[in-house]
Amino acid sequence: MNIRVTIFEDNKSLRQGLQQLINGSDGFTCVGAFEDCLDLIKNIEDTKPDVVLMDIEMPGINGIEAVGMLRENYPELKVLMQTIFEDSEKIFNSILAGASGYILKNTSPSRFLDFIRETFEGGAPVSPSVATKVLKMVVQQSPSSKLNNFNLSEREKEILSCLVKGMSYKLIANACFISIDTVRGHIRNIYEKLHVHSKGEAIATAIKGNIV
Amino acid sequence: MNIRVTIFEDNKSLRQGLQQLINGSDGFTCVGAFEDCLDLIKNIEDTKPDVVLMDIEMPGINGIEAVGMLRENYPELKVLMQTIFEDSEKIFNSILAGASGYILKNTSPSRFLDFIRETFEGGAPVSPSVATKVLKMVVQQSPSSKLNNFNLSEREKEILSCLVKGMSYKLIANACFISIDTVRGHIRNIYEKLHVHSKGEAIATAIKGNIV
DNA sequence: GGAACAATAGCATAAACATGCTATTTCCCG
DNA sequence: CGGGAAATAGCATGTTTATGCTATTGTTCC
Repeated sequence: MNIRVTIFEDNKSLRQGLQQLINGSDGFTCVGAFEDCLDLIKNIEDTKPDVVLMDIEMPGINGIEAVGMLRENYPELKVLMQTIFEDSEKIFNSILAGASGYILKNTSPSRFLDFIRETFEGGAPVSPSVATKVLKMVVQQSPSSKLNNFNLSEREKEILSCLVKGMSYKLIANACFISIDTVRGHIRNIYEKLHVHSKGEAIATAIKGNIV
Repeated sequence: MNIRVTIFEDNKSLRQGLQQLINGSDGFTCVGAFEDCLDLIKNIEDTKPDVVLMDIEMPGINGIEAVGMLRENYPELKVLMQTIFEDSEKIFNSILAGASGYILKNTSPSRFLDFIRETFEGGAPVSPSVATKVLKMVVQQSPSSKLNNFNLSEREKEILSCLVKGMSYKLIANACFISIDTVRGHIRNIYEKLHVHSKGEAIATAIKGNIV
């Protein structure tokens, strides 16, 4: 059974080239090739593809908007984004919009078919240079940016976690087997180290600073 | 000029197989193959590789610890992680530790050499099935995961943001040009919608649920 | 052996908060 | 036009929190 591919690509020669490549390869059929996404849903209904090959830079509805629309209507449909730019923002937005993979247009034909197959099989083909940017995003967004230690002692971190869970002084005292006045004492010190003056601020600082 | 590759892999036959594959291919030289990372730094000093191929599962020092050590001492060195598992946590930790790429051991020999070359060229080869997990991480960590609306009205969200900033009722009343009793009223409703009973819980829920 | 600090504990008081109830205005929907 | 939701406002009361001060014990470090 061939993998059914529908192409959205505004550049005519590229579009025809891709179509020929796909149709000329065992295991693949190009069931549609369109120059814009104006009739996106209708085109998909008509061609019923397994994998959509979506150019990002297109007049009218761009590829990122299009993948969002597809994701809403066909949650399971695979969409492989294709672009000439390694633009972090576009990559990021494509991923958020629900793209299955993201490859560059300078990909060789044989790798290209591999990518389509991998997309069909549920993988997420990502060009290595694109992956570099994606990995950086992960690192940046990750909690490992926890250079904020605030010099809290172990006990203080424990108390702070309790605060974050929404516990009252009384509950914390019970949970930690100490008196409520000791809880007060610890929280006093925590406030000083965190430079805050209320439970709310402490919790916000704790969560945002990844202390807990 | 050949790409110099050093291998760390505890499985003897796999290690020798990789070594043969690399040495038998144009453009590549395996300058070292070790079964553990006990002499990691010395091994690197001795072999001066362009790309390190690092197994994740190893006795003694594991691959993730090793890549962290390499990253500290040789920030520019490329390290390609190799594993049999598609374990999200391992992938994530490897990326954070500074791995250049992450591929599975079931990779075909020809793709394998491509991956090493791409790593050398500064790309980040990631196996498609691994990339699927990485992309999910990006989506999850991104602020757009705010599917948790809790049905808060605009005004309520506004008040909640103030709470998260650590403001008191009095301050909020001033900032929003309403009376403190109205603030109370809103917060009352917010608590109900969020199913919480204190400022602290509300703040924690708000931040963790990406409401603000 | 003493300084420094973490953890423990207590007391007092003012401020902030949680929650009970009620009430008016505005705006949108059927 | 009536019903309902949202925003506004008020009041009362009990609970929780913030912060002032002090003090004991056990560790660690020089």
